[in-house]
Amino acid sequence: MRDRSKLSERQRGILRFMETYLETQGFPPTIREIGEATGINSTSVVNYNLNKLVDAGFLERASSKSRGIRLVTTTGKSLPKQVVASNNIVRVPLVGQIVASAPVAVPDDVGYYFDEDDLIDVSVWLLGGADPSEVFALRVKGDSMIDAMIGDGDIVIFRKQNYAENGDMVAVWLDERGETTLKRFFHENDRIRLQPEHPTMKPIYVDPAHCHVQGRVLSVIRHIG
Amino acid sequence: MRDRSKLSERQRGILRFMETYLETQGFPPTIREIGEATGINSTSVVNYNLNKLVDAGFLERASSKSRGIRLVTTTGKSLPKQVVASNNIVRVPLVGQIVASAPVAVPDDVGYYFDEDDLIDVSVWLLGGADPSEVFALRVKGDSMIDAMIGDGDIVIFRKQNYAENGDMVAVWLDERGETTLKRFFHENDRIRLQPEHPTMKPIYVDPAHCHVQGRVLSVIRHIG
DNA sequence: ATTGTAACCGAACATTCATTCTATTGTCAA
DNA sequence: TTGACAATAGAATGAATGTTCGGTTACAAT
Repeated sequence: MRDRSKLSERQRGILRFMETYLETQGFPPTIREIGEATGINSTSVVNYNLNKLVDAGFLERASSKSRGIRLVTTTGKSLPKQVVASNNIVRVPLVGQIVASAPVAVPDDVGYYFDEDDLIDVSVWLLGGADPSEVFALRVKGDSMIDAMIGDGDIVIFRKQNYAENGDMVAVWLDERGETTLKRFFHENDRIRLQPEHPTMKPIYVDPAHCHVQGRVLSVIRHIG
Repeated sequence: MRDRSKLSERQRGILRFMETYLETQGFPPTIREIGEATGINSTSVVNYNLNKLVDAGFLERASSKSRGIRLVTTTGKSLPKQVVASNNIVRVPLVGQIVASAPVAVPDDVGYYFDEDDLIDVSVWLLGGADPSEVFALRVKGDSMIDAMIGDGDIVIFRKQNYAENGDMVAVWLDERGETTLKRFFHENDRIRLQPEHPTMKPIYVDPAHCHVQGRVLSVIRHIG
C-alpha cells in the first residue's frame, strides 16, 4: 500500500499531473484534462486508472461530481476531519540530512523532481516570498547546531543559493573545519564573520576563499510531541 | 480591499461556505451547491455574487470550468504559483503571545471560532495526532525560552491540557517565579523537575502545588527569512 | 413622478463532464 | 492453442453545471 513503484507509468503520471494541476489551479482536473496531459486518448481509461489509484490508496473520488478527485495524504490516515484544503501551501522536497562533517548535498533539479515521497507541506509564509522551486528542506542530525537554536531532528527550510547578504542565516561549508554549520553571515573587510544565533556564543572568523555558502535558511520546524 | 465587513451578508456566507466546503471536500463547490447552502434560489444570483467577490479580491474564477473557484490567500499576493491544495493541512488559531511574566491566556473555545484572520496553516504531521480542535499556537516574545531552543518570534504549537506526562515538553506557570516557562516535565517523588532542553542548563525543581501546566508543546516553527 | 442602479428571480440554453457499453490488443498460464 | 484477464480505445448517453437573458423589486437621487 502506498508504494508508487508498484504503480504503472501512467498511474504515476496521473498522480504527478494531479499534484501540479492542484498546485497551479487550486482545484482538481477533469478526467479529460488528465487524459490530455498524460497522453490517454479515452476518458474511460482515465477513469479506469483513477479507480486503480483509489484502490491503491492514493486518491479519493466523489462519484458523479465533476472534478471530484482528491489526493490522499501521505500520512496514511484515511481522511482527517477539520482539515483544510487551503491554497497557501507549498510542497517542499526533503532532500536529506545535515551532517556536520559533510557538505550539504543538494541536487541541481531541486523542486522539479517530484517522484519522491519525501515531500513536506509547509505554509507559504515560511518561505518569505522565495520561489518554491528553489526551496528545499533538510533534517538536522546531531546537536552541532545547538548554538543556532537548532536541535537534533529539526527540519530546516532553505533557499538554494551560493551567496549571502549581511545578516543572512546560512548554511556554510568551512574548508578548515571540514564541516557544515548554520550561522549568521557578515562580510567584514577581508574576512567573514559567522555569528552564532545564541547570544552568549562567540563568532568565528573565516577566509572568504574557504567558506562556501550552500543555502539561506528560511525557516526551522521542530516537531516534538 | 479585502475587508469582509464591506461585503453583504450573502457574500460573507458564500466565503464561509467556500472555506468549509473546501475543508471537508477537498475541491470547490458548484454554484448550485453554494446556492443551496446559502439560501439563494437562483444560480444567476450566486454567479452575480461570486463575481462581486472576485472584484473584491476574495476569489478567483476559471471561467466555464465546473467548480472553477478558488479562494485567494490572505497574504494579499494575487495568486501564488506552485501552490498546492493538499488536504493534510490544519488551520490553527494563533491566540496570542507567550510573555514570560504572565500566564498563557487560552480561550475556552479554541478551534471553534473561525472568524478571525489569525489562523495559521500547518501540516497535520506537526500535530502528532492531536485533535485539531484543541490545538492552538502562540508567538514567543523575548528570549526567556532560549534554553529550550526557542527564540524571539518563534511560533509554538500547543495541545491544550492541564496535566503532563514524564518527559513532555510543556508550558508551565510557576507561582514562585511569577512566569510561564517551557521545559520538559518530570514527576520525581514529591516534587517536579523541569528540565531545560539545552544540555548545559540545570533543571529546576518546584512544588507540584505551585506549578500549573497550561499546554503541551507539539511543534515549534521559526521563520527567519 | 421619473430615472438609475444594485440585488434578485426564474427559466432556457449550451457545454462540460462522468459514466457506461462494446470492442480490440497483449500477456500469461493452463 | 485456448482461455482468462488487465489495459486500452472509441463512442454514446445523460446528468451536472456555467452562462445568459428577460423581468422584478427596493431604494435613492434627480
